[in-house]
Amino acid sequence: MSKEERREELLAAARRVFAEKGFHEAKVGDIAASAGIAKGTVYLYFPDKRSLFVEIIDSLFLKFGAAILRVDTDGDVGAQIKHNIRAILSVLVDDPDTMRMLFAHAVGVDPAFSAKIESFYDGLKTMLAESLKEGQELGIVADGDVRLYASFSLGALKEILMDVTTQPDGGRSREEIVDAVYSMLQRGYLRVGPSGA
Amino acid sequence: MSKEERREELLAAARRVFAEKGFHEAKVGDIAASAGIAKGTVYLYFPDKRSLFVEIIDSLFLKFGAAILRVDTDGDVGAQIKHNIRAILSVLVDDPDTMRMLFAHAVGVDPAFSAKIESFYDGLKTMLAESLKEGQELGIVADGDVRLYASFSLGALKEILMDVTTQPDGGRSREEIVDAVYSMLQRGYLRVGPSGA
Amino acid sequence: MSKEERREELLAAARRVFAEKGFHEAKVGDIAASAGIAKGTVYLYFPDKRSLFVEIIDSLFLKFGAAILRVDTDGDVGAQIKHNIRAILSVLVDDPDTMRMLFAHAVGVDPAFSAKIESFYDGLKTMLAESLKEGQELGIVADGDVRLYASFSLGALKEILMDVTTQPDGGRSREEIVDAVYSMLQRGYLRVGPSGA
Amino acid sequence: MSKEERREELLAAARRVFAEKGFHEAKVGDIAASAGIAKGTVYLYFPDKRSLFVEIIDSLFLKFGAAILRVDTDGDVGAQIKHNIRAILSVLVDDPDTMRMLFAHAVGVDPAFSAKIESFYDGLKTMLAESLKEGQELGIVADGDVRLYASFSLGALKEILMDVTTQPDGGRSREEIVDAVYSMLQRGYLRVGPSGA
DNA sequence: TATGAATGAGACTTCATTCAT
DNA sequence: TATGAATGAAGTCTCATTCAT
Repeated sequence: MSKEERREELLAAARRVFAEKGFHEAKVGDIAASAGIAKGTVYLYFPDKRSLFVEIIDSLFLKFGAAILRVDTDGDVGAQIKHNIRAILSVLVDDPDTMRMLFAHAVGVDPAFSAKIESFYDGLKTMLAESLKEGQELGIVADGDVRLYASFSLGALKEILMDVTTQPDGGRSREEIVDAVYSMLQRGYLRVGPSGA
Repeated sequence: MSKEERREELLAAARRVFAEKGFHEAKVGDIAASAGIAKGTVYLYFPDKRSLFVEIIDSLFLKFGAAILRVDTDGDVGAQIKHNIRAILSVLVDDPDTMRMLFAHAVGVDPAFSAKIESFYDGLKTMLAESLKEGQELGIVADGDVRLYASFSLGALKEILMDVTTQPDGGRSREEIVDAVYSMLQRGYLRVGPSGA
Repeated sequence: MSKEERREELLAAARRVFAEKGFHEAKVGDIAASAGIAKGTVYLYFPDKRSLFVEIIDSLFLKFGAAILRVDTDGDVGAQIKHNIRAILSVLVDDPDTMRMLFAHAVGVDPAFSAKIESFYDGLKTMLAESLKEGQELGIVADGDVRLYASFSLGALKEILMDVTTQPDGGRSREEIVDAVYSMLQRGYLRVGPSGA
Repeated sequence: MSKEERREELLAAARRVFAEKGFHEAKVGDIAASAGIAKGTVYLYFPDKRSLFVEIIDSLFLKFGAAILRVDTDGDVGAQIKHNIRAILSVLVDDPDTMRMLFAHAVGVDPAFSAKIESFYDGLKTMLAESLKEGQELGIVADGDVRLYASFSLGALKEILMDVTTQPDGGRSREEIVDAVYSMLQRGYLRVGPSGA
């Protein structure tokens, strides 16, 4: 096995163990065992336990960055939004362990670490909010607090993704999910009257 | 200070410290110091550190249970839904430390613990999905996967609540939030055409 | 046993173990065992192993500083020099473990540490050289490189002290040693002709 | 490079690294890197790290043995003593790394090792003491404890040598040092009265 | 009941040494 | 012979929990 392969194997093992146990309960020995190597060998590839964790999260961030396209309002906006929803789903379906790590265990590792992840989400939210702002000017997004819309969308997506990864083949096809999410953003699902407002 | 008061004081201190540092970084000594007592004294009120954490989460669950009313479709459904959104917000605004604990640090403590929290969310989702199912039969909820709608709603709510607790007086009034959430459930926010479907 | 006593007991144990094994071979567990306490208890009194070492050395430095008197050339210089030789001997005879630590094991612990000790000796040497310089001006010290004289004296003293501590009651009375050292500084011991110069 | 050359190269590298870092801080990898070979290769030439250290010290001992001449009292004693002082200086000036190793880091490696070095110094001291004893009988060494004289001389020499190696070209010529040491042994440097005795 | 000193299991990490290539 | 990846024993330090006062 080449050095690079062993490194990848180790990252994969770390993903599995972190996903299952969280950062603190995952012992370096567990990761080594899961990769089929000795404890000390881990330190030939990574300087410490934390750096394994960081690298996994970072590479997911990169994948997201590459997968999500900026919406061009001259084209078919709906199709582009659907594309992005689909892209995010794909990244996660390819890598459910990392997904679980990120959603279930990433926060609370240590203050600096939480800050890193929170700033990632903040960045996402800001980006999304800006897009929505543009959308409002173009009349394709409803009036209202775009920041709130962004939180709303991000939270919804996170939760659904958690579902997807927990039950990897839970019956719902990927396209069904994309459609449902899109439709919800577009029309909500409550069919009751305004009730005040 | 009576035994019961001291116990409450201790729980409050634990909430503060857990919210700030997460379970693992919160040391028993920190909690004791924050409560103004000696470390050993903690063990006169709680058998171990974990039980402090569990009791805090449990009591939040109870509060939620008490605050959320089952929707009666004979009455004004929209108003009742808004009431529930408002109720959830209130519980959290009253107790932002616990909220942060739950959202930011609760998962990943240990497998058994994660399971407990996940089952709570699952319970919530199931309840919500059932309500939505009824709603579909009554024609007040759009067709589609109710489980997905439930995840969607729960995730959105979690994220927004996180925002609210992070910036307790971030300019948005509680009623504005309630209205925005309700409106989103009702009409979405995208004002673009169907795009496929 | 009071907290302060326990601390002293721990320092004494550390002195014993460091003197016997040197810094690296002395395990924290050895020191704890020698003090009759558990390993973890050490860390209630000292932040780490190194700080134990440092404190022992530092306190010896202080003792030296207090014991050695500046020579006043108006008085009986010889008596004062003898007093200082005697004072140094006394400090070490009182605390032979520290002495062994300092001479046998102190250097090489780590770069920063070696530097500290070397600077101590340097300080001593400089002080001594300055005194000797004054002495030359007063005609009570032979012409020549005072820095060399200082090294000479310090080295000789170190070696003799090592002897003394290794064989605590090796037959030589303290006063005999004082006299011998003094006489050597005063007259050398070779009774052969100049041989060149 | 022949086997023997590589072995020498390795010893030289070890000297450099040991001198700089001391035994414990010198990692086998550092030595290998300094010799420009792989870590595993070290073990083809030496059974373990300690044996490298031991061999370096041993070979210095041999050099000393070869360089120092037994004093023949029929000849010019002063000249012979000067010759020996000069010889010792030369060995060290030729090999300052080993010198630093010996004085600064050698002791404290482990009990067995310290014992070895101490016994070397003991041997030196005994040899020197015997010579001085003879000298007393011949009237060329002052009365008094010859063992003490030996310690005195050895310690002084060590300290001065340390100085010399620390500041390789610190301004003092080798011959100046030889003269100064000799003169100190012969006449001391204090020019004050007996003060007791 | 309250204290806080003491405990000791267990984690991470280092590095001399081994061994397959 | 040379390599350098792999090993695993062992060390330092942390901290939840216990216990004598």
